[in-house]
Amino acid sequence: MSQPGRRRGPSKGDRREQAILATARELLARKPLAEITIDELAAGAEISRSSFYFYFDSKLAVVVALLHGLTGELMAGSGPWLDGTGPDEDALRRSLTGLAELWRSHGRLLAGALAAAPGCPPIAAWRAGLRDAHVSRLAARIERDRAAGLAPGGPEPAVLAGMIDDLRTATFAGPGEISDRLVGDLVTVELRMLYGDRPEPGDLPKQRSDG
Amino acid sequence: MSQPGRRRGPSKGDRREQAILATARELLARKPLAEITIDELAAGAEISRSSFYFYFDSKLAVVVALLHGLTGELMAGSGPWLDGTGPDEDALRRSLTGLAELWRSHGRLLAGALAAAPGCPPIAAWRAGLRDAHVSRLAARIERDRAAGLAPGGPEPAVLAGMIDDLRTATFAGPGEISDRLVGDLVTVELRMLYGDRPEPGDLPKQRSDG
DNA sequence: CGACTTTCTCGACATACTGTCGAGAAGCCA
DNA sequence: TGGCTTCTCGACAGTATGTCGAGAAAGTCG
Repeated sequence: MSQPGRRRGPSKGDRREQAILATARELLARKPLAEITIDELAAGAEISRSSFYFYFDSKLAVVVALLHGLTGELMAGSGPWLDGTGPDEDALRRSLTGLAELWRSHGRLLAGALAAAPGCPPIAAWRAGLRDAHVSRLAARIERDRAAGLAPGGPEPAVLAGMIDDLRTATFAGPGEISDRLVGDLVTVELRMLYGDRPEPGDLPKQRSDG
Repeated sequence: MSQPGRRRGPSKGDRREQAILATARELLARKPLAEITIDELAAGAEISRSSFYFYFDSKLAVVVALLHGLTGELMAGSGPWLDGTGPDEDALRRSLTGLAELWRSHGRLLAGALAAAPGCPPIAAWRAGLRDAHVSRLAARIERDRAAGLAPGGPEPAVLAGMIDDLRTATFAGPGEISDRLVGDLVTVELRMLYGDRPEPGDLPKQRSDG
């Protein structure tokens, strides 16, 4: 569509295209997206810089291609949690563990994409689509749980779901290791956001009557 | 320090410097940081592009200056909440309302700074300092509340505090209005993160002590 | 094979923005 | 007037992006 020139067919050019993508993945393992230039991408694929433009419109177009390759993986593993009901801690943990794994391997790509999104409509659209998909399924789950009396009321389901998605992204995109411990903490916190309601004031253990 | 050339003294040059900062504020009200060039900044202050460099080392140096002017405001208003104890909803709401106001007026600056931080040590340092200040105070508060039996256990206080800070930032930096409703939702969610535990712990024997 | 089309390549070029340098103007004070 | 600091800007160099058109390579069909 947006790539002019290329036609269908497995050919030499296809290998070049793959080489560019492979080079991008390779470089992203070593340094942030912003520090990668088209020269490097072209050099890695053993073509000239101008030839690069035959395959991709820009550096960001390469990112979009890599991102689309990740979409499936980003969705995977969360089904049991998103389609379930109630505070199913194990399902949530499994979902988050898979997501954490993905961030561990592709953190630079995802972080770079997130940073570039505001100025790059295709990336913004990809991100929005992914977020919406997650938010709408999670919001539906919240509604179900609330209707069943399993979860307390609160923010609009879609808003709460959005906050959870944002928290995940911020946590995984942050600096520092993505430890199993951190994933466990995220499980705890998300469950509180969804199910935890403050006990009634009278139920609070009153150590002090200060208020 | 990092600005060579300028010396102390209120002078014509100082007015230029202010004009550059004013122009930056003005432009940021209209478009994102990434779309602002040094040419525009210089033109707004009625000097040539080269003259700009007499006052600031780069566009990001201007951002840093604007940011430092905001530091106080970013801290202000959260004292009662951070230094208090227990689920003081009103104090939290007041703190968040102030923060929301700031994001409403300076959203582009803050969002731009956040996006530029990974590649700009001074901005990263500013952000880290601000975050640490908030996190350490909030973590201390969490410890106090836990010790007093007012809050349930969970993640390390500093981790939980970090998540709360991240959630705020993500929520305010996101697209869309920062409505009072949204602020209210954030109050609800933060309180749950801190104080909300699932009401009936024994009701859900999902977790085995299997190890 | 040879003519023809599609796929692919690259050098040359145009553009945008950043940052440096040094000559010198402008402002200030004695 | 001279002498100092502050300030200004044109000219230059560097780095990156993206375009264009000539033409080489590869595939196809007579």
